[in-house]
Amino acid sequence: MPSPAKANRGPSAGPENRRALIDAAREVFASEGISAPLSSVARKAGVGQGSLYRHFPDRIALAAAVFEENIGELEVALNDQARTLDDLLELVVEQALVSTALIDTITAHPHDERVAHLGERLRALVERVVEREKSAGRLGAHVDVDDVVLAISMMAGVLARSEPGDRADVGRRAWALFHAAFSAGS
Amino acid sequence: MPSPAKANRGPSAGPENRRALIDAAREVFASEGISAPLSSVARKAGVGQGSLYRHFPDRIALAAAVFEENIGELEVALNDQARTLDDLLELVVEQALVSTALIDTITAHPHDERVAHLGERLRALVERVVEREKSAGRLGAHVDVDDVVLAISMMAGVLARSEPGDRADVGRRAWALFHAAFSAGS
DNA sequence: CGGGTACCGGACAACACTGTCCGGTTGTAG
DNA sequence: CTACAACCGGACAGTGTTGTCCGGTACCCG
Repeated sequence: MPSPAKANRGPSAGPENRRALIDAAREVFASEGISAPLSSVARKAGVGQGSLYRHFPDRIALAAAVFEENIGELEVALNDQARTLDDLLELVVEQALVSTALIDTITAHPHDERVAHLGERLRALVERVVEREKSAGRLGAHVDVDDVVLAISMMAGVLARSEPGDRADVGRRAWALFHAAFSAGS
Repeated sequence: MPSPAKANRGPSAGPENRRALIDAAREVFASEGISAPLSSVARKAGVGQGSLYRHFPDRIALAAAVFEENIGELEVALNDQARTLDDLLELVVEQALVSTALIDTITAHPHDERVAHLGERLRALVERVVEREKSAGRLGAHVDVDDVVLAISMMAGVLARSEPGDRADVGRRAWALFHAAFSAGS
């Protein structure tokens, strides 16, 4: 008896495993970073290694699925006209590790289609918010979207490297710095 | 004949191996980051694994030695009264991976004496430059040293994650951002 | 009710890195 | 010249991760 096996649902299994894997990956990546062992993702999902690799051939595939969802939620949240740049930053701070992971993955595999378009979506998202802030007069017309993206990237990075307890403080400090930069003459 | 062995110099060997290891580590860490396999450091140094671990019981010990030298050079370079904050930043850009490694190591092992005092030296160094810039009127009196350190940390991080070809560009952009921040009202 | 199919889970082989251990070599001292 | 001691290099065992492979199981269809 090599293994008893406990729950196979046959061909009609559907995408349940996929969902469980993505949910588990979101948690694991958010708490341990993008380099966390995939085996621990499978374990947390209550799924075998085989299923993990069947659904997601490699780490990037899994990460892309996670990012896809994250960005989707970000887009929904920021479609609300009342959301400001500060809200965006707040979301980034919350998801520091995942944000950094996304940026890292994009820069590490700039030619991988699965991930490249996510970068564009992210940029478009930032652009929308920036435009809104400009219209509202809360941001000078001289501010460049790419600078904001860079600022977010730097912030996410430093937050990811901070001790969790310091995150809030470091985030506030960094954001104040950028706030000053974006308010300045140029 | 398990191994021919080629060059043992006996008890009078002296610190040559240590030097070779540090030099190799500087190169390897600078090009592959702090997580590079120690075995490749030994190989590059032309030294056995045994010698590596005899001189440096663990990765931190080796890294600390490397940082020690790096900071020493930084101190020498910046003692020159003519050096500005821009010079400091330029040095950081050049040593992006090592700078990030230092910061990462300090935050990852804040209680390890071998590394903690390096953080203080670094901060003192920045403080000296900042004071000088303030006296020269090139920096507003309101600028906080810790903000500058944070800026350096963020810059080093984003540079480390950039593709080598983009480093110069990203560095310039980031520095412009911080420059604006430090010139701004607060 | 029996066969087929699609999918599942976990064992496992391959691989990479760390840190230890030991036989070997060289310089020195008697 | 011989004995000793310090130090060296690399083999190796231990450990953790990736990605594959295969026997097993549940659902569907005839």
